[in-house]
Amino acid sequence: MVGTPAYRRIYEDLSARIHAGELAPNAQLPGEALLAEQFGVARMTVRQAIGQLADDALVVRRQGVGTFVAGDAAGRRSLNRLTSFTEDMSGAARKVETELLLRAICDPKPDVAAALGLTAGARVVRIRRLRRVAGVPVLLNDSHLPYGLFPSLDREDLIEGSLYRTLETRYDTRLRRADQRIRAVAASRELARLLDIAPRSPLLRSERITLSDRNTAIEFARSWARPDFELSVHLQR
Amino acid sequence: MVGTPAYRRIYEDLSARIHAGELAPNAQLPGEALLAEQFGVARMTVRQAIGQLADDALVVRRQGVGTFVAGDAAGRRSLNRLTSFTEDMSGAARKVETELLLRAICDPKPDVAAALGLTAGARVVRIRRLRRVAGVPVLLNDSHLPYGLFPSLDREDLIEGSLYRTLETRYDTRLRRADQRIRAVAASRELARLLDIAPRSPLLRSERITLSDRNTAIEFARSWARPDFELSVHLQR
DNA sequence: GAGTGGTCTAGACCACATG
DNA sequence: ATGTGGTCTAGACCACTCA
Repeated sequence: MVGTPAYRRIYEDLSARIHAGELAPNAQLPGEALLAEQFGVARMTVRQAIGQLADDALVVRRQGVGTFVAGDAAGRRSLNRLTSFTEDMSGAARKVETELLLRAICDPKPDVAAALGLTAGARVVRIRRLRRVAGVPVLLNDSHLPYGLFPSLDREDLIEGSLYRTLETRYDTRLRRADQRIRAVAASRELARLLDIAPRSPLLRSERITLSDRNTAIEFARSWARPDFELSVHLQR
Repeated sequence: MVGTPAYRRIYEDLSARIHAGELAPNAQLPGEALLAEQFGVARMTVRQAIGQLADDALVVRRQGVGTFVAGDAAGRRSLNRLTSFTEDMSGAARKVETELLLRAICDPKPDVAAALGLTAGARVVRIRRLRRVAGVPVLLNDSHLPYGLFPSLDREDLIEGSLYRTLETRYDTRLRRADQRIRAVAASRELARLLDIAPRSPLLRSERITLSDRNTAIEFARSWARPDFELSVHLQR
């Protein structure tokens, strides 16, 4: 044990082999007993790793038959995982760019303060970014973070444009989970201009509250995605 | 054991207690050791149940502290669970109605046939329904199912308007998982009329492929939701 | 019948938060 | 120091699929 649990290492290992193509779509994984032997752990530990791969829809389990790489697992990222936009887009050959539109300390609007559970008078760092993929603007992201938790975020550059990587690296803040609400809205003139589409075009709007390890709200983010941007969800049972 | 696994019964039990308000938001659950004793199972079995509640975002676990009912668990359903619209809306006091617009056997378009993995010439049962909540039309659903699997579905009425319940009850088909893709689109004239909104209003469009136990595609469904309809997702790690 | 995943046990030790 | 959840073991038996 080196800090990261065994099941996590196994998950990463298998996940990497799937994304690398070593385990091709529809290929059968080694049996759980064999994997347990190979990794030198108990079968329950292997099952914990494979269970997460199944949650991601990267593999499909069939009782009495085996576990198989999902048919569409090729370029796809894990579903229902809390990942940064940067991570989401990596693996694809497309180039991701981030344009920083705003970085400032603000007094939050009441809805933002409520979402973050801030006390009266607490301020937020607001970071507004436009994400481009292969030169096309696809997503406008407007994040609000408690200034008290990240007191120098307004003066630092983000690591490779990634807010989440910056939080983990510089503030030792491990992201744990997020609740996200999604709806369709019409593009305002400003959004239309930024995303290079016609005003009143349909957009996918998300509102996300991100929580840390310690279960404290770290970020409230609104984002708007171009109509050709798709969001995938995996549902079970 | 009576067919349903112990962890499932524990999951249902706790889930019901949360929805009934017996376990109020932010209340602490009994410790895992105590629950194991109460249910007469090993602690690992209790953990399996609680793990699913955490996936649902119905409870939050905090190491060293305890497990707590989510603050917003009140009227909310489990997130990321494959549930029917009918189930989603139950629990709320609002009345759900279903208007059957179309039920017919059709030759599927190529994209539908591909999504269902049908052989050439195979036909589908198409079921188009408008769902109303408290009298307001909120969702148009257009489902396609392999006619070969459900040969009498075009002649039978749905049980309480619920397709999923009908499949489970009359065809002994247990739904297992679904992959869903979501995007924003502009309302056509027909959709606008059905959903009682202005043409070109932004809509949330979902495309869902539902798979059974045996991992065969059971349904390809497109649905369009009014702009005030929100979709919630829970992301982890 | 052989092999697979699904469920379950009765322990153990660790990491963490709190009093 | 105590109690919590997090990880892990080394088995066991069951349910299922397929040859």
